[in-house]
Amino acid sequence: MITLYNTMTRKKEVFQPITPHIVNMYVCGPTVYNYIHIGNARSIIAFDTIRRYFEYRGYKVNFVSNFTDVDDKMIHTAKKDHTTVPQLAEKYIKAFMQDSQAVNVEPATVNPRATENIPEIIDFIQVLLDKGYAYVSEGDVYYRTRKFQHYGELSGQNIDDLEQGASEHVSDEETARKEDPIDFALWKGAKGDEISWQAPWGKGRPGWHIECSVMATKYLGETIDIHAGGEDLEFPHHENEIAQSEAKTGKTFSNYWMHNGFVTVGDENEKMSKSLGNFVTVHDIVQQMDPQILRLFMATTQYRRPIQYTKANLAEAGNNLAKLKNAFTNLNYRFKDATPGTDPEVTQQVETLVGQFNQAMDDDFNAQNGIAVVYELAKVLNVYSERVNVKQDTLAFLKSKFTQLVGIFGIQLADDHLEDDTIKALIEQRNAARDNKDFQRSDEIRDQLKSQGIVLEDTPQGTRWKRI
RNA sequence: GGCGGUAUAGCCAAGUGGUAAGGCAGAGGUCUGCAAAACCUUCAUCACCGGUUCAAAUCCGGUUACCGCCUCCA
Repeated sequence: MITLYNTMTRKKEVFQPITPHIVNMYVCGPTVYNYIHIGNARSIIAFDTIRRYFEYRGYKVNFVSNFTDVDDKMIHTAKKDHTTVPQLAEKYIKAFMQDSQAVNVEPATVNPRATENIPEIIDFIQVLLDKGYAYVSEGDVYYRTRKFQHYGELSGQNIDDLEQGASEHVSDEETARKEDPIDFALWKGAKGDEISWQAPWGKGRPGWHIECSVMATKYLGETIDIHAGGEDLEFPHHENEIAQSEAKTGKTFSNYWMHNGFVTVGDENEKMSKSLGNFVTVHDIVQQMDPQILRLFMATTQYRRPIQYTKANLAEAGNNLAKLKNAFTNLNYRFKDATPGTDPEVTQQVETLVGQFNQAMDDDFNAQNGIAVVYELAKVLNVYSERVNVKQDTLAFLKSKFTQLVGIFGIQLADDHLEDDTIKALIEQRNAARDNKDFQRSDEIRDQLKSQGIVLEDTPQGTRWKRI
């Protein structure tokens, strides 16, 4: 039984899907005018981990995540870069896919784009106009926010308490076109020759919030199980999505709302964001380090908590990743001399740990407790790997469970086939030297290999080597 | 101003009434020719003040500090 924290009720609730064994979830994706940064990656990784856990627990997950490929920033950036909006979108969608792959994010079931759903968006807005929830003003279409009774329920906001312009991002000309400052754009009329589509009320493009309402309901139905995104989307984005969708369908838009915490940076623990300019892109970071370090770092913090992005914290994740890898390698080296059969007490030990893992993750995806169990399991692997006699079935069982659990956090442990004749020959030379107590020569060989990034380990089962 | 979040060891971080998980770093030890890896041992009374209780990091009241949202943002 999985429980999760529902932002709507501000409580942990037992997850009950609309259809048994199926999870329909929608995660708000990026506006593709730049490379994604670590903060975006956090959201992607958090919900990928959650998705993997659902799958591990036997659910089929329909995972929809959009690309916002037209909006003010897209238009502005395209102009600045002397390119077109579609070309800009193409470039960064491609980059998004590469970056996602680098941190081992499962592809979404569907990645719909705003520009590929314009007719649906127009139809959706038309319904809101027909129902009196929207109005046309100088080529724009706005949502009549006060008409929607439940506005503010998700974020706990009262319309009259909102301080207008507190975010310093409202434009005066736009406000002048609204009946009420709290109204938001469903459609923005085209200015000059900018990219636009023909709608019954004029040429223009969709507002930001409408696309998510349209695509979520189109691909997942009028009521979905989980709607997710960064906590900065809670207000107004998700609030507006609810207003639009529920005004249209008269049904609950999403049963559960999940929001991930931010990545913070610097001594001030300031939120990493594109507008503050304090971001590090995934595109850059994966060149500098093993992307799995970033993945482990993000995936093993509880998704609602903030993550402090520092070198030291990343280094710690690196050490932890090495620990997981070592345990896996140590285990793999024993298959050669294993004998048939099984050690039931080890199997039992593993089953107990798996039970603990499930219990931890069932509790609102408490990855921190989950990974603690995985470290316990790593210890079991290490201890077993040092036994004089090991059994084939137990090795295989340990390997499979370990792989499965780290896999939920998106960590893939390579089953390195370390076969290299040159290295093998050097190891033999070194062991010959050691037998002759010629330690100067043996250390020389070890140092030589080390300078090539190859580390030797002497064990009762012989000398092992690995790349670092 | 409104709404929300956070404060636990050098660092990261679990823990919603019963006497502080786990990890990193550090220290000591086992193993090793020496290493490496691994294993073992060791390392905190929980921002502050007051209250409730046999018992509080955990509940209540107050204080302080930091962070986020209030129609750009994951």
